[in-house]
Amino acid sequence: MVSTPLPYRPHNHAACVEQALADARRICTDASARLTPTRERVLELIWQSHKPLGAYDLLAALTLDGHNAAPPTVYRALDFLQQHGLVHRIASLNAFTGCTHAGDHHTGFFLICRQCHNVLELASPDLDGAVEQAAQAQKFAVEKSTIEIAGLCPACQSGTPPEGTHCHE
Amino acid sequence: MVSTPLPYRPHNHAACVEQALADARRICTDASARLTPTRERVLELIWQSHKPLGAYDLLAALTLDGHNAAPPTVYRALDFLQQHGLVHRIASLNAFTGCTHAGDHHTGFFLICRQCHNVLELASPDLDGAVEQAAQAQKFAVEKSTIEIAGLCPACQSGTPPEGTHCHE
DNA sequence: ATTAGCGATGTTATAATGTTTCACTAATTT
DNA sequence: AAATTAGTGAAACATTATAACATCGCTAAT
Repeated sequence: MVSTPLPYRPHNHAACVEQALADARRICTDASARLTPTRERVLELIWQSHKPLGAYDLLAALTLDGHNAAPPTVYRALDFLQQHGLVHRIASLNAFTGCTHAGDHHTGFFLICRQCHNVLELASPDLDGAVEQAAQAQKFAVEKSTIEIAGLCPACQSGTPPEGTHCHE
Repeated sequence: MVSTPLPYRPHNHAACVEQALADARRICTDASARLTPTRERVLELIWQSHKPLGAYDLLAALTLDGHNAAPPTVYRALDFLQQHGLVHRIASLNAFTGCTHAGDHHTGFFLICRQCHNVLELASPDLDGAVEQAAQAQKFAVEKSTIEIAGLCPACQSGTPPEGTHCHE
């Protein structure tokens, strides 16, 4: 079983961002964590882009907002959002993406198109199991998994850049 | 099936480095690629450390050699070594480690101890299969996999830091 | 109400990592 | 030997991330 292929389908992105923010508010309330304006704005910016954003992209966006932000502002917000499972860091890109399974326990993994830079987060119990099994064979205690698969998404394989299939180029 | 648990066992590390270099020379010869002194030295430095080394660690080591090196020297050598499957980049650490399956076709994955920083490279057909299957379900063409598992190695779980079980702290 | 405590933020500076560019040299091919 | 190509040296620069310390604002307990 695998999650829904979000970025490859046209959809009402504004609604999907709003849904993500609503989920985040609920998750933070439940955890007695404070989703402050800066944190919420960073999460919103990340969700508005289907492509992973770098910390300095976020910083620039905050500056456009009129927010007089410095790097620590962004990194602190990102730390918070990561700790609460609301965003993932894509290590191979030095960039951040909204978690499409926020709230679930999961080890996300990512299909990253090297051409259009869209990222699809999947969750696969089979994959989790294979990782856990291989680790156990070494008596290794898994804490955190980073699984990043680079390649070509369906649209880019067919030569058609995925124009119009999502909200942001 | 899973590869041998290299860093967790005592062994003659000088010999294991020499073996890696010999393999590398053969692989490069077969590929008509030039394992120049700088490249070979970088590979040797990486192998001498069982822990992943950063580019600037390597740069410092080259400088100690008397080599008047700048960052591009190191990055170029690392690019070459990666292209020929002799080293892997661990994206979550911004560091590089010797490939223990050089020459094989494989998608390596890594167990990274957050305490002692040892890294164990494994190869698991089951895991490869699960990745490929999940990707195919999305019609995604996999080119490169980065699978990095952070946690605690057996020695660090037991409270015993892995002293003496390998050559380098 | 006052204030101690604490989480969050602002601010400045700096560290760590990675790239571009261009000039030059060594090796390989023709 | 000349032409071509791969590799290197060197300086500058770009990007990503953190350290350190001051301040603000809320809460909660006296």
